[in-house]
Amino acid sequence: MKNIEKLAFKNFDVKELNQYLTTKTVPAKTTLLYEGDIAQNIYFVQKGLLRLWNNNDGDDITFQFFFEDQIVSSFESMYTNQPSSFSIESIEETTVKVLTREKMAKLLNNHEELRQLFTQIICQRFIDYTHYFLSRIKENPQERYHELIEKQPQILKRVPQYYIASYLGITPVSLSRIRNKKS
Amino acid sequence: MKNIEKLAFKNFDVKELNQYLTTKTVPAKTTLLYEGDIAQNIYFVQKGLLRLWNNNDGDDITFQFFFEDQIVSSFESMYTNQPSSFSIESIEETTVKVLTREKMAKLLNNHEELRQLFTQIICQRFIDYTHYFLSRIKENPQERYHELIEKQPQILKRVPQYYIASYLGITPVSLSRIRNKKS
DNA sequence: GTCATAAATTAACAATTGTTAATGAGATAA
DNA sequence: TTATCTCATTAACAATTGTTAATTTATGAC
Repeated sequence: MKNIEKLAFKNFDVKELNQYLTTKTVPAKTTLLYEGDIAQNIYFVQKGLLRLWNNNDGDDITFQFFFEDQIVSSFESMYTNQPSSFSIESIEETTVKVLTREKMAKLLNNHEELRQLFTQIICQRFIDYTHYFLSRIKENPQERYHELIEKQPQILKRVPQYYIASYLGITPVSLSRIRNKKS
Repeated sequence: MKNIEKLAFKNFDVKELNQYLTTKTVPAKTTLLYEGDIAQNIYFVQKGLLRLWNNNDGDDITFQFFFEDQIVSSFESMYTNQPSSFSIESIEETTVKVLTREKMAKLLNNHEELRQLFTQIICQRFIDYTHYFLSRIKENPQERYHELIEKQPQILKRVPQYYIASYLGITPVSLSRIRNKKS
């Protein structure tokens, strides 16, 4: 996802882009998009940490964490104009640049290469999710935890354990058992 | 998915489309796309039944069944030119119309509305998968089985039970237990 | 530093599903 | 018809994870 954002800026006049962006800082545990709402913004994380999650009868299912330099939105909601299946929420105090739906529409109208980029981002998101879901189905919680340690150690450092448990699809109790199991 | 295909044909000269399509009939249990290969074709199911599946250490994970009038491909593989995470295989003897990558490229080049359609199909596929995965995570096998009976009874009629089990993410033994549980 | 709150750990127990293996039922070919 | 093969069912047992609740540890406010 990072590469795509770089691509976005590379082919693009930064000054023009900045005209379209506003900056917003929110404290921890602030919701930027509520599940069920139609996404109105795309966010570029400048500083802080967000998570994308779905409410399952009061239990969280966390799908993704977003750190500095990542692009965040419910792209499918943005694209289809349908209610989002996910909420977006800050974990730490977070500063984002905001691109509204309307301004994005303008940008896309004027720039064929951005239209392609937008499609590409959605496709990439699709592929990321497919891999996430496949991993969730194919590997057991212990394997997924160890994979997380290897591949995304920054998550372990900055994300509370109960969110990590919800990302792994298990309860905090179960995660604690895995962590303290000597193998 | 059906609606999208109708849309495809609606805005489109059927005779022109037919120039691009060839017809192919394969017996049951024939693989049209192998996991790991790069998708070269899009298939339009005329008659029969296909499934999209992923190999998990010898165990099948079935993601989707495709009946008459549905469009089948590994769109993400097609789009990204990367190896497919899924195989496509016939369950019954199946007749498909085939659109090759090259011919599709031609079509897309000449028709802006088809480019949009292609993007739309990929996005719709994305959204379908998201719902499938969410259901798989949020509901237990029994709930998913009863949902299948309600929403897609045609699957129960034409698909062997062990594929249904693999679609529900459980073993055939477990599915049999669910089926015969009096509740 | 102390207190209050939130998060993580641990233990006991329940529930669900997987595994293995034996049996039964249905389809197909000789 | 019989033999064979595949698929579905059933049972016994194992393994994993969830649930609840008590306890410990960590964090943040004052």
